[in-house]
Amino acid sequence: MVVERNIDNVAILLKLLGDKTKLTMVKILDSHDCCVCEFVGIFKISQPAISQHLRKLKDIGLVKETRKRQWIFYSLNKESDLYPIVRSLLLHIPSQDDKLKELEKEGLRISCE
Amino acid sequence: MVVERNIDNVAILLKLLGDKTKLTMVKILDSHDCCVCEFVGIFKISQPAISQHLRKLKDIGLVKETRKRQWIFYSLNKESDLYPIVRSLLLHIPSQDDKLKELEKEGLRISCE
DNA sequence: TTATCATATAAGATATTGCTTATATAAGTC
DNA sequence: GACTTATATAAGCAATATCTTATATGATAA
Repeated sequence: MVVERNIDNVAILLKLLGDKTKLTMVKILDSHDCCVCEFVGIFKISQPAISQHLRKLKDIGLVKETRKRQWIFYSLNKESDLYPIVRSLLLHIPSQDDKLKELEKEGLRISCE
Repeated sequence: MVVERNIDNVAILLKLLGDKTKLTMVKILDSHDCCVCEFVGIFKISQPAISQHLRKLKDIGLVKETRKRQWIFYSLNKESDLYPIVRSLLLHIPSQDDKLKELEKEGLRISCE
């Protein structure tokens, strides 16, 4: 689904980002690609809940997925018409890298080369 | 209520702006103060619905009200910690001034000096 | 091929949101 | 003071969002 930047679609975008989990995901994805199981390690919700959040972000074209071996990595879709809005939004949000650091400490970070 | 700019509060802000009516209101307020009855003229919902939208925007400190004679005018609160985010967001949204023009045509615009 | 790991989908419970109607409050007008 | 206009609040309903558990799919490993 390709989304253009009229006010209706911006409202749809903001409604999604108005969820703390999705907003944090997007902030993290802005600096690092992540796979589903990493998000499961970060957020205190079930794996299906994580998948459902990611699906909604994918449905509006904001994220895309790439399979690498057994993992599916999610990344921001920089081609999206919504991407510029998201970028300017994220500038106002403090880094969430501590959550990735924490994950790394627990040995749950997946690096896949 | 004063709201600071941690990720939780940004999520709360975006959840509110993720509603088309509130987002349009805020876009309009960014260029013109408006009273409740003008919004009633613009949106196809009841007066209490309008009041409820405005109350939520007021609760997070994003708008403020000023009584002028029998009307209560709403305006963006530029002192809010959230205001810079909102400004940068609104840059990505097309002007909604046509709605005010329409209102004026119907003789429903309130100018109060 | 069977077991395991990573992810997605389905179904159902619960919470939240935005609307409506009814009513209250507050200011302006006669 | 009574009536009208502008706005707010309350209560209830319908739609939506997010979570959970159960299950399906798809890739890897033995």
